[in-house]
Amino acid sequence: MPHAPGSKAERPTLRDVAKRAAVSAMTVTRVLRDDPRVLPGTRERVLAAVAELGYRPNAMARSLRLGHGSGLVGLVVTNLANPFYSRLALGVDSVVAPHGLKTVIGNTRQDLDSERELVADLVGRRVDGIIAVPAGGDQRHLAAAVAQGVPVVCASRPPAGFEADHVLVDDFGGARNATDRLLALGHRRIGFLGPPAAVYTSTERLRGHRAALRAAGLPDDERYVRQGQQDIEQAARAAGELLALPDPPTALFCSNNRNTIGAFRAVTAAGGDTALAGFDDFELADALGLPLIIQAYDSDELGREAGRLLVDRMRSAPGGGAPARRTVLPTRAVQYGTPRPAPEPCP
Amino acid sequence: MPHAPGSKAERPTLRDVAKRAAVSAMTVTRVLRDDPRVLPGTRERVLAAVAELGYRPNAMARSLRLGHGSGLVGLVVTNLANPFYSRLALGVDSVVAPHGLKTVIGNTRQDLDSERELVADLVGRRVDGIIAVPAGGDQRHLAAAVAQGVPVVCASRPPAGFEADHVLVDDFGGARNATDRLLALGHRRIGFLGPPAAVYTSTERLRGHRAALRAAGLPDDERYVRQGQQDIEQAARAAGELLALPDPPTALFCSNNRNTIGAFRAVTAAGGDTALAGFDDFELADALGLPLIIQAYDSDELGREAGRLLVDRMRSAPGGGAPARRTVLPTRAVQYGTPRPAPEPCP
DNA sequence: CTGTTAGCGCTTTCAC
DNA sequence: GTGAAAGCGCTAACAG
Repeated sequence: MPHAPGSKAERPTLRDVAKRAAVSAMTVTRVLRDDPRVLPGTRERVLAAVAELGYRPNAMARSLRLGHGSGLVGLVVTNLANPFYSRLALGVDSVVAPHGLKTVIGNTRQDLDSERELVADLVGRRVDGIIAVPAGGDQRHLAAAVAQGVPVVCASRPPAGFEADHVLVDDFGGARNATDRLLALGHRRIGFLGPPAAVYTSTERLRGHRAALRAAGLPDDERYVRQGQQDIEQAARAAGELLALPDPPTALFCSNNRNTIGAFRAVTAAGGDTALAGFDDFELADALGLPLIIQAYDSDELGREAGRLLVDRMRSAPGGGAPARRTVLPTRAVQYGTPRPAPEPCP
Repeated sequence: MPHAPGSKAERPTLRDVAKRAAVSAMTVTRVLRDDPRVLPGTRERVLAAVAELGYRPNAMARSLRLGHGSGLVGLVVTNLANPFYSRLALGVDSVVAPHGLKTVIGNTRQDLDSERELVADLVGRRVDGIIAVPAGGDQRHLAAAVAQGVPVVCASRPPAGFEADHVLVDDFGGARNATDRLLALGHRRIGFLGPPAAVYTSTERLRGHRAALRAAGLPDDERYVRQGQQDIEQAARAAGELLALPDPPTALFCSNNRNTIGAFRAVTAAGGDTALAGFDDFELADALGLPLIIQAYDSDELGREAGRLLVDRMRSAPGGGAPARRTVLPTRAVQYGTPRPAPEPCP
């Protein structure tokens, strides 16, 4: 069915359908909403008109009239290129889609201004809820969204300065466990690599790491801690620096997969036998030909749980009734390859 | 529904702001749209009221009144968990976001029904455009969207049965080049692994592979072709089958990264020295300790270009003026490790 | 400079 | 069983 060029390219409206079926707009609505009290004959005619015109109800107009949201869920993440976040997105979508909700992605590139703008835009679009991985400590824009009545769920990092449902990973416990495993292998000088301290997960994981060291009666040597690496190159450089210390660590604990991969590169390049442990599993981690202790967790599930919390919240009192809920996902340790013990077992 | 006294959960509207600032609704609009002809004093009052109420204009109502779309771009992909698609999504978003457009993701899980439903939903939401990686040969739902006046851009696969802008990768050329490289190493029995034949890219790449074989005067042995593998496990199994043939291939060409990784697993497990070539680059491809020829291309750029085509199209005649455009992205060959020549150079 | 009127596409309410 | 009127929140087009 070709369109006559130059004719009105306007999309058909309810009225167009009504006119074509020789009924009123109301009747068309009724047919579309499966109202039982329409004569079969009328229904037929209406459906025929709908098909002929290729009519699609305007969801915006409908939402406006009905007074509810747009049927959208805003997803605010820092970097969709990281498989971690795309998994999260997928998890969210898999839960909210069955409820007729679509997911709008917002990539903030770790930029707080972008995040603010994005959240304001989402609120303006009347999203039914927001799932966010807050980039920084300043979350007033999220607090504002909550104040405006938009349900917010924080994923991977907790809300700061306001109440909201959130899903976290057991960052502290997982990190402590990873470092404990290195300690059990006899390592006594263990380096730490991670993204900037402003990133909640990194700080928590560093806390866990330090707790393990302290429990083992080891000093907390600042020289072995490198925070701030956002990508693989930076991580490799930082790891290289640690390995070049006069008294280099015999093992490294990396608080996210970017840093683990960077450390892997540095260790490989140095040709040494530094042991590696990391947080976040990643594809091909088992194929690197280097032993690796990984604290893994299900990032899909992180998204799904965030989606569940959001849907629950949307359904309950819009006035923000129930108290905020928190879910903490466990991690599990995975050992790839044969563990590397410390080079010289302490006497 | 009892109305809670004092705590009206309703979001403030333009009128609320107007009332509070003691002006008319129109004036508030003008202030918000930066109309120069409002008295500074009035503007102040209005802005104050806006701030006090935390007012956010309702984008849906605005779009409805203005008669234009929702400011959304629909992105239809088969599997966001594949880094390829998340990169694509990121590329799209990076281009459309600066135009004030948000990206709505639609994950179809390779299901044609989901795709149909999704596209219909997006059209109903009055998205300003759709970027799709069509799952199958039946694309009538996309054709319908185009007929309704929604600009559609196909990414990675061409439109079938209708006209639309699209961005492709040089599947044929890249595949032929990869197989040529294996041939140059002396390989004469080369296996092919890929996703189902219904996937356009796979079929094109198989064509390229066969063209290279034919040009080298080699037979096109069906036993060496395995199509249908969607994930790494299936690919590993298929690769294992090829390697177990009485006269096994000495090299494998894999038409996407899932199959390359699967083949890598199988070759490693078999302990043989089968040579590998693949389409699509992937993280850590260089760290597998196995030589690998990869036809790489920029999946971000694929998304960006799709975004550009879409934005261009949206700006030009809404009546579908200009003829459909096509962009083909080049691939480049990357060699990881030292090439593996064929075991016994033909005499 | 500011206000009034009308209506985007849809649906609720109340007639017929 | 069906229709007419009114209005969701916003803004173009005209007053004033």
